[in-house]
This record gives sequence, C-alpha cells and structure tokens, in this order.
Amino acid sequence: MQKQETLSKNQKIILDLIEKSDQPLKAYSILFDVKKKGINAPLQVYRALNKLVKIGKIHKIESRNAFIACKNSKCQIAKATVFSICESCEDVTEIHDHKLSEHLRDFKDNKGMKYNKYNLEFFGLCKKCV
Amino acid sequence: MQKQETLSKNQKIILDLIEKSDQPLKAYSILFDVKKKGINAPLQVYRALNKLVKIGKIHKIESRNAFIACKNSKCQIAKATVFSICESCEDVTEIHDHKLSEHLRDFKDNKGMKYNKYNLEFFGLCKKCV
DNA sequence: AACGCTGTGTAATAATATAACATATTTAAG
DNA sequence: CTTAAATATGTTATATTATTACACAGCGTT
Ligand SMILES: [Zn+2]
Ligand SMILES: [Zn+2]
Ligand SMILES: [Zn+2]
Ligand SMILES: [Zn+2]
Repeated sequence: MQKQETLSKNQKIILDLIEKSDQPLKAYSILFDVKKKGINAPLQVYRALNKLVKIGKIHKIESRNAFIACKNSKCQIAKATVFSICESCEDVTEIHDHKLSEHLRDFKDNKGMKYNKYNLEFFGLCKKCV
Repeated sequence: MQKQETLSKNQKIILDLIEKSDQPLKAYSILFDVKKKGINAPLQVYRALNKLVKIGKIHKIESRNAFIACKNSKCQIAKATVFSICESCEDVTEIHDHKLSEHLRDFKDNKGMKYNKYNLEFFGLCKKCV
C-alpha cells in the first residue's frame, strides 16, 4: 500500500479496468475499453501494462498474451507466479501454494545459473469443464 | 523412435533446422531460412511448428515466442516442460530435474482442477552473464 | 536555470499468428 | 480396388500483438 498512490493517470485507468475483471484481458480489448477515457493508442496501453507488470500489480499470462490483476495484497512476487488455466473455458486462477513456492524458490540447476524470477502455468480442465 | 518416420516433408525440413540450433528459433526466422527449400508462407511454418510441438519434438518458449528442439530422446513430455532463460544473453536450456518434476506432477490445487500439462520458465543470469 | 527522470500523445511500422479456400496425399474401411 | 476420412500442402489475405521514433510536458534535484 505504498506504490498505489504514485500511479499515473493512464496507469490508474488501466489497472482499474483489469482489477474489475476476474479474468485476463488482452491489450487491444483494454484499448477498446479505455478509448472513452481518452486513451487512443496501443502504445499508451502497453506502456501502462509494462509498468504495472513491473511493480507487480498485474501479471502477464504468457501463453495467452493477456493480463490479470494480482489479488495478493502483499504481492511482492511479480517475480514468482503460478497460474492454473482451463483449456476449455480459459478460466485463469493465480495459485499461491506455500510448499510449491518453496520448491521453486529453492530450485538449483547444475549450471550455476542465478535465478531471480519464474513463471509456471498449469493447464487442464476446471471442475465445470471436466 | 517411432514417430520420426511419419513426419511430412515440411515438418522434417523445419525440425532439422530447429535441431541444428541449440537455441530457440522464431517462426519468421525459420521461414526466412527455409525459403530456399520451397517453403514460402508463414502458415506453412506455423502448421509444421504446431504439429512438432504436439508430438513433443520441439517446445515453445512462451515468454519468447520461440521454438527449441527437445533433446530428451525419451521425451513423452511435451506436457511437462521446464526451462531456464538467461535474461542477458537469452540462452535457453531445457531442465530435467526428477525431484522438481515429481513435485509439479503431484501438485494439486484446492479447486479440484484436473491438470494434464504444465510449463515452467525460470529467468535469471547464466554463469557467463553474472 | 539546467538536468534527469518519468510520463504523455501521435503516427507509423514491425513481429507474431490465423482465416479461408482449393487441392493433394496418405490411411483405413468396406 | 474403391471410397471416405484424415492429414498435409500451397497461396492469398488478414488479424493480432507489440515496438520504434519523435515531440513535448511535469516534477524534483542541483
Ligand atoms: Zn500475484
Ligand atoms: Zn473450465
Ligand atoms: Zn523436452
Ligand atoms: Zn547469459
């Protein structure tokens, strides 16, 4: 609750929109929706999205090229994301699993690589779609 | 060693190219390279890529929109992929870690979702780039 | 006042991926 | 062997996703 205040006008408009959706939104659908607020060009959207991703307010679902709000109020974890994605209805949920996070955080490869971020996407069928 | 034989002409051309590279290739760079072999259009490349991904011969690096050959000769695991990605030199390596695979395979969320696939991408700096 | 930093606005374009249509080839069944 | 289904091809056009380049505005620091 310290960075929220410093968001710019465009960043606020776009974060608001994404937070109102419980599902990921695509950049050009966001653009369409915020045109009434005076945001006219893709670049204005992408600039805001990039910033919001950077500060952890939203996450990008890489396999879907879409953006979802982070619901975790303590989310310092733009750098450690896990999602479940239903391949039928495309429902996306962010997962916070302590044990899994631990395993991922502690993972070491055999090449001496220094990790600072990961993204994990699970795919399958949700309860409704099985 | 049973599906290799059934690959079509275009699929073979494109798999060969990707296998010769130890790093991920992008679709339009592949297109450029295979034009001399008579493949002229993006769709011809994407169709082959999609098939090769499906049968596990290659994987898509989602965060990079690029495709890398699977080096695991027993790879039935198009559906369980882990990569490390250097954010400086963009070097990508597929990771096969038994313990990590187990944790991921056994992961259950609290929503009763039925998983059949996952993709995990680690980001950081490789030894050379630290 | 001069500078660095961040954000805005706009136009143009690059990069990634698919739709639609016609045809060919391979496979499996009758 | 014939037919039908499934898979692959070739081509054109188009959709979708994302960035480059340029001009300028606002703010805090020195
Ligand atoms: Zn989050
Ligand atoms: Zn579903
Ligand atoms: Zn593999
Ligand atoms: Zn590196």
